[in-house]
Amino acid sequence: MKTTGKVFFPLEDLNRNQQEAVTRSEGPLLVLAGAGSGKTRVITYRIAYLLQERKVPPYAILAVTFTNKAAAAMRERVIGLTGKEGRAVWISTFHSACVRILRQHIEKLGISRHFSIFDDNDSTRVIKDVLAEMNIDARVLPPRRVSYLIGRAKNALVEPDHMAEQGEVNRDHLMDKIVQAYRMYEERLRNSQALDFDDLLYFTWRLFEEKPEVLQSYENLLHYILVDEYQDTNHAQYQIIRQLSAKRRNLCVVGDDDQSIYRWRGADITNILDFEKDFPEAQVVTLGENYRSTGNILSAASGLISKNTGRKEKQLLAIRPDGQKVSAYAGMDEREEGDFIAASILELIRHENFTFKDFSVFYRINAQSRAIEDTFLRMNIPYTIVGGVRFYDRKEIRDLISYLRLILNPADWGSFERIVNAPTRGIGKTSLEKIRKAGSGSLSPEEAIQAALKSGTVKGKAARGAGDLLEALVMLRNKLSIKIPLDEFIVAVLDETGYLRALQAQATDEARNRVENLHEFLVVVDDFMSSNLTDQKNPVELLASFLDQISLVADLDSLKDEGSSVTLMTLHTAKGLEFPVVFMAGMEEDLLPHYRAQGEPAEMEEERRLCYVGMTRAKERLFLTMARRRRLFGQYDNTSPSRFFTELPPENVELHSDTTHSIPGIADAFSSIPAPPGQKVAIGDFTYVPEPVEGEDGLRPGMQVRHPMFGTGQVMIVEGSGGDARITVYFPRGGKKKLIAKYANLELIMD
DNA sequence: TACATCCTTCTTTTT
DNA sequence: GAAGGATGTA
Repeated sequence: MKTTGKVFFPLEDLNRNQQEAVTRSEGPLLVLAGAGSGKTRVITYRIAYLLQERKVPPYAILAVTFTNKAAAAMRERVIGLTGKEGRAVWISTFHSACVRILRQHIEKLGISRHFSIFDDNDSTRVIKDVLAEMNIDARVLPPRRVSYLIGRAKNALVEPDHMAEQGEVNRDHLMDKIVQAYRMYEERLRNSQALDFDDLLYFTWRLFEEKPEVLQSYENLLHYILVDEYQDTNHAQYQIIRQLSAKRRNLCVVGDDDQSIYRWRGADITNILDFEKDFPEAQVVTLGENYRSTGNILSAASGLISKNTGRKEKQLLAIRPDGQKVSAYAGMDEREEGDFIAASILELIRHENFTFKDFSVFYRINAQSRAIEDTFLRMNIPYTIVGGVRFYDRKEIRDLISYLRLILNPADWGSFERIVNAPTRGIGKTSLEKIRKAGSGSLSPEEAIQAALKSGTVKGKAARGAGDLLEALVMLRNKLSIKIPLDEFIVAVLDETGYLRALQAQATDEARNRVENLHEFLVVVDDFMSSNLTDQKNPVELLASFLDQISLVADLDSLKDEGSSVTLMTLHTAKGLEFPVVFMAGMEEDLLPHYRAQGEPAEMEEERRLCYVGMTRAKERLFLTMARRRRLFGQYDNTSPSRFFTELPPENVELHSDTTHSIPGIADAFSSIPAPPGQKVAIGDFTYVPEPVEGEDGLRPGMQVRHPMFGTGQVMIVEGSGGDARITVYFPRGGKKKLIAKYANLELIMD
């Protein structure tokens, strides 16, 4: 691709509307990009177009997304289109962009530029603390609720003093308490020189509000702003975008109101619905052609979403042929549901040209993954879970991160309280309370320790432990002031604090596992070092940006394209992705839609959008599955089919032939009544074996065998090989049996 | 103060 | 059916 002549730019790759979205570079532009309409392509082409055709310098462009993965993908594609020029474009998540701005300017607001970033876990801890201090019973006012309300206020840019004016809180008889908790929470954060996630947005907005010269410097720099997933922006994000684009007004927002699924986190769907009101001169381009899904899948999804009222009326046009109908399946319980999903995957791999990485299973809540995992483990189906218990949430990782944060930000009480007795130093609840008192709410933790030691309130074992900790921290800060590689430094932290030694001394499986996780953390460090020009920054800055990076990772960011395995994730995580085959598990009332949405029309619409997002991820095949009873909280409850089943256009959906139960509103495509459960070997009810068992007469999953006592059956699992192999066989007359090959006396039935 | 054991609550969804 | 908190014991 060379820049000669006029028409070098590959506009011919795009349809007419896409071209318009790419080339209308000046003024506000709303791109309504339906599911699968080539949104990412439009955004990347638009950036490339600005650079190459409009000769916009790369540093004058800011593109914001919601996840690091989306940002990375965008950057990669822009670089692919434009070469190294694209590298200098500022492509980032909202939160990372704000951190970058704040690290540079926040001292103007009187907050240290080495501020810690508190994640939800840290914030909740502080809130619990505050509520305890206020003598409020957690049952009267649960910390989670307070945390939710504070977050909501911050997202709406509402300070404690004005919180009472917010409708919902106003009606709450505990309002005074909530407002007071908000104030105290803020006080604690400021005291710790810490910002929570919502603060990152809030303080950026405030910075721009209160320091116009800072805003101006960004306005002068950023001539073109692009926002992806605009339907999920909250009020704070919206205001920041407004501030930045007010002067140049070259703001392009891309999104789809039907895919707004973060209302609970403050996302304000009116941002996208009212864009034309906010920017009266805005142009609107609609991308209405779906290139991703087959006709049946798209029609089914469109039929569902048309039941929503608060949306822009639109119809997506299927470019692809009809394909197969959407399959609905109902099993007896979540185990049968999992078996069906596994069997279907193996079946599709055998008969059609799919591989494991073509499949994804979506569910509403993380707890659903266990049942599916169980089946996959049993059937040897390789899988990757995105999300769930996060690596960075493990105790040992959090402890280590707390040490690192405390080293950078000595005021960080949150981190201090986490590690003060990890490893155990004889500083229990009582001693910690004394140290806190000594700090009297204004000293740093280390100053407080010194005060407590001096006054003799802390003595004996606790005093020695506290002294050791002080010494280790001072020593580590010294180390960091000389030029030390980051990984070496982190090893030094584990060593000087005695953390690693204490774990090793425990010599339990759990402790060994924790040590292993710490090693894995060092791999993350190494990755970071090799992806950054390490020697350009001093160790302090490097550690700081490393911590920034890992505190802002999303679950989705861990998803790699490499390897071949089925992907398991929540519906929320699935936004923005696509897979040839999609299973949506747990299509039941109170799960999807979730029970918290019952009786809340706005929430119910969001559940419907969530279902829509899931369905529109599928390219070739879509399976909607449910279980008639499901174990939640360890006990079985009967379920009823999701209302969304009845909202699907009947002509695009059919009941799967393997279903063991019927679903109201879903037509049975097969006249025969399915065999009662337990009477038949489910289709594909065998297991995947990565390496076929060697040997001519080796038993393999799927083979028919005869047993002297149980009769004929089908081999499901083969573990090991030769005579010692342990095999699991399903006998219609005897059920599942585990046998040792050489004793079982099995006769192979050739077909 | 540390550790074990019991109990309770909890499950949406996440930058 | 786990994780965090409360309670009990050394």
